[in-house]
Amino acid sequence: MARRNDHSRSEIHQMALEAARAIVREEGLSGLSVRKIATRIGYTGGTLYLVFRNLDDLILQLNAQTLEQLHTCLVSALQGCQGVEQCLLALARGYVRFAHDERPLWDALYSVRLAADEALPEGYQARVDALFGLVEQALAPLHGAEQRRLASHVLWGGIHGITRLALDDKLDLAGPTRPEALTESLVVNYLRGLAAG
Amino acid sequence: MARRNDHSRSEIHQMALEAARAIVREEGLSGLSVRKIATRIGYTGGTLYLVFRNLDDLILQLNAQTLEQLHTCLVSALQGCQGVEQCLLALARGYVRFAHDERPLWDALYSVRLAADEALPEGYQARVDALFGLVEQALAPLHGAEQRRLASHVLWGGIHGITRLALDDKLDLAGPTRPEALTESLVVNYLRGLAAG
DNA sequence: ACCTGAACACCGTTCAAGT
DNA sequence: ACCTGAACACCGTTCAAGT
Repeated sequence: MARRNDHSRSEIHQMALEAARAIVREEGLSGLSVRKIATRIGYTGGTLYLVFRNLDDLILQLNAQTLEQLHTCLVSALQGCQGVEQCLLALARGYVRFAHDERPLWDALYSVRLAADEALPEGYQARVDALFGLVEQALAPLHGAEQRRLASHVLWGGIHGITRLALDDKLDLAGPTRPEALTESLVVNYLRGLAAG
Repeated sequence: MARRNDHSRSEIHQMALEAARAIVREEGLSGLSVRKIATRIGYTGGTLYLVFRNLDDLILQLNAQTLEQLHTCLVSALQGCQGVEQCLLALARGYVRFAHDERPLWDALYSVRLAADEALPEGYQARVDALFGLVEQALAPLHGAEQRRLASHVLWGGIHGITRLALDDKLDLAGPTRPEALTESLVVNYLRGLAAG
């Protein structure tokens, strides 16, 4: 049996990503499988290989959508902020909140370790750059472009790492160290250090 | 066929972890499997379930060893350092170097997402605490114990996140932003910020 | 008592064959 | 042309049965 032609390639592509997103939200990335996605959209596993290179490719494209979603969240978190510190605190809070609210999707973001010869999907790096761009923009009043770039990487990496540790419960459970308090300490003191430098 | 009794339980335990470590080093965590470990130590998959709860448990115990290895590296990185900043820079460099040199083992460290009802293996949390302890010690000259604890989490999380981003090549490949430069910026400016607070 | 190995319920991926 | 579904080579995990 074959030849249904109910949907175009790009429709199947979109349906698959939607199904994958739902599965990851419900069962986590480890609950995701080609067969499950296929069943969910009324096709067979083989069909997905007409549209994606493999499962990792599919996950990376899901991640690209997640990065866009995160971008939207951060933009809205920036609404009405004034000054470098306030804007960076807003970004940090937005990041922590997103990681918390969309835990499985956020986990998936850092789960694909692609081989050296494999390239990222089209537009993926652009979405990463857009996120760093938000931080660089918030840092706009700072002196050099080089310093802004460096600082944006330090802050983004720092906020990410703190969130990871906090959500993994690797930190001491005893202490009242919510990730927001940690990222605030990072932002406030790092900026003060830069200013004092 | 059965009943070989060539090795005690604890010998099998140790041999399995050793084999797992070798496989992860050679093929990465995704190359690790119960069957591979078993073959490598001359037993059958089923035997491993007499010694470990499941594969995740085995990986967590491998991670506990890796944390100890990391602790040793960081202690030796601290040799001869003087002053808060110098010691923290030494720790950061040690961490980055370890992640780089033992990439697959370091990746494995953050790969197990254990369910809410599952507990960490015995002694695991103690090893995590020992690592934070190194940072807190380096921060000893700082005022309050509370502030030291907070700062140690911020710095550890920050250094981890920066390393993650850098080794994942998520950062702009164009820029000359080696992780060492980023962690140095973090440590120097965060400390200056604390001092200026 | 100790360990095996077959069995179960899954995987990702490929591709000849059916409509 | 489009999609299937069987096949391949793997998984983690369990447990009756063999020595």
